[in-house]
Order: sequence, then C-alpha cells, then structure tokens
Amino acid sequence: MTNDRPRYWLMKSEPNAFSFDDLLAAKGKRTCWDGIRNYQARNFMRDDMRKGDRVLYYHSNAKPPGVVGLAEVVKEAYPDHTQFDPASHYHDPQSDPADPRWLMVDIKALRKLPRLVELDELKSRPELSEMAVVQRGQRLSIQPVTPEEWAVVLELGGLTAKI
DNA sequence: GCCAACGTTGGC
DNA sequence: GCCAACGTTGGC
Repeated sequence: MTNDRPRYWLMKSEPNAFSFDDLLAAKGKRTCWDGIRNYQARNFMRDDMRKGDRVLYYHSNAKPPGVVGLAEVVKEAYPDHTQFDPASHYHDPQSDPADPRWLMVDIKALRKLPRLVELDELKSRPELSEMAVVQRGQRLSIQPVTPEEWAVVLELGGLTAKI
C-alpha cells in the first residue's frame, strides 16, 4: 500500500525559550513539545507524525534564524498537560479534560548540524523554494518537509552521511 | 521595536 | 456565515 504521509518535519523553537542546546542538555536529550496552540500544527502531530519521523530543529526569532540540529519523534501525539494548568501560559480554560483540544509529541535530539543553515541560505536555494519556512508570512510552527528538501538541508548543514 | 501577515474571535 | 477587530508570529 502507498503511504505518502510526511516523514520529515521542520519544528520551530525560539532559542531563548528552548534552544537545540537545551534539548541536548535535557534528560535523555528529549522533551515534550508542549504549547502548540494552532489547529493545523496540532493536526499534523495528530494525523501524520509518527515515531521515528525526523525533524529539522529550527531557531526562530534568532540571530540569524535557521536550522540548527536534527531530532526524531519518540512519542506520538498525546494530550498537552499545560492546557489544564491555570498557572501555565498555555492554559486553555475551554479545553475539556474528557476531550483535550491540544496535543503534543516527544522529540529527541539526534545531532547538531556541523554548521547552522541560515534562513537566508534556505531562501537562496531553488530546490528549497517550496519549503513553507521560506514563504513570506508563513508562521506555522510545525511543517512537513520532503525527503529531497531534507537531503539538501543536511548537505548545507555539512552532513555527508545519510541520516 | 516595528510591522506585515496571518489565525482566531465574536458581533451581527 | 461574514468580516472587523484583535492577538500573535517572526523576520527585519
């Protein structure tokens, strides 16, 4: 059977909130990806993200913004606990505990790229012109990536071996 | 810090 | 169901 769901992703994080180095320093080099409050991003996690999928870890609101490392999905979508925590910035009083509105996945760091692939560099590559992250006004924090795009970004990042 | 682009909300 | 107002994202 064909199965054309995406297997590669780009996930944005602001490095002053949670950087790739923070992920590397985390216990087991893994973390839960809480705080996603966008339906399209949630649906990607719920419907398409599977264990073993690979992730480009992108630093947004950074100087410069760009892809800094690689990660993998280690736990598939499950309820994001922060939506029920009144003290959390991500609290959502409208979410029903019996039917949680917001989900998260767990990801684990694979490795840092030998060199940062800056947004400007992504934009300069014709092969990457369809990537969501280079589109003007694209704010989606979880985006599918094609195998071809994945390979190009890794090469730009200084990795020769296939990951 | 600015602001364009976008998603969400809520009045009607 | 339209759409103006609002809040957020994220590059610059």
